Amino acid sequence: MEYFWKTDCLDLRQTLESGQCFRWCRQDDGSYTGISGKHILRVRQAENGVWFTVDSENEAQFWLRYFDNDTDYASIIKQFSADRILKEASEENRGIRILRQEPFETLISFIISQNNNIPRITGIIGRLCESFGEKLSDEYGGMYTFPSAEILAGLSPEDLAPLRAGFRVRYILDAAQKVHSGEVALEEIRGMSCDEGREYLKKIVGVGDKVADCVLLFAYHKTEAFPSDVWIKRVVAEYYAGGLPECMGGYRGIAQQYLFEYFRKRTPVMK
DNA sequence: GCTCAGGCAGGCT
DNA sequence: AGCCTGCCTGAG
Repeated sequence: MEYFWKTDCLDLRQTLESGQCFRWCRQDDGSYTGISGKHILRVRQAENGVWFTVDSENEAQFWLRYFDNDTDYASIIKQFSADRILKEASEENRGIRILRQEPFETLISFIISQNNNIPRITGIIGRLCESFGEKLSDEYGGMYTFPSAEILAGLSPEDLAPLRAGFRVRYILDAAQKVHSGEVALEEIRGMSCDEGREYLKKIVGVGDKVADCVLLFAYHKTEAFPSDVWIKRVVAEYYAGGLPECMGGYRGIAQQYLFEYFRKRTPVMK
């Protein structure tokens, strides 16, 4: 069935190609296909919203939550207009949303992202899913689930060698083992503050401030998390050396996404 | 050959 | 607490 979601703050390209998710594929007709958990979606952009191709009303509800239907982006963007640069960055990228992704997938994905570039990250994650995930469908060239912590925890570095993830392999295995054993209980993070969650995630080898903040923001929707990567560090050093503007409030993470896109777009050497 | 990619660990002061 | 340096891998 087709389900129409009316929203003026979702641009699929801006959101799905922003580097917060790695499992969406742009089709020739401009639609996107993707998977989260065992849910598969085809979605296409319309003038004032998006069309979901789903099996049931329940599936539509799942995806509404994934795309963060409950957050009022228009009013956040209005709030951001008190800062000149942030105003321009958020208006230009007003179609970006912070997705609510599955925590384990997000954790492993951002461990893989370190000292790496987006095409390679996408490739490694794709091979990980095709090798160790569950094949759900042959549609769209085959859709595979993200492998569970249990499956990954039972693997050796040699098993993961074909991924070509390099030095990150031992981090992936450490994360899978700690999640599987319960030493890191991902669901408990929902009830934690940002600082608590960050320290908790850093028990995993290969997780530092940046990766932890990405997981807090992109999986748990903790919008106070402010992933500080090399790009944002430059932006902060140049424009916000005296501190982040007041108007960011508890939405620093959303501001970060707008600023990241804004400045990345303006930097010539980027693929 | 070289550098760089949305960092981090480990060792040093 | 803050500074180095090396790191798998592949593209430019």
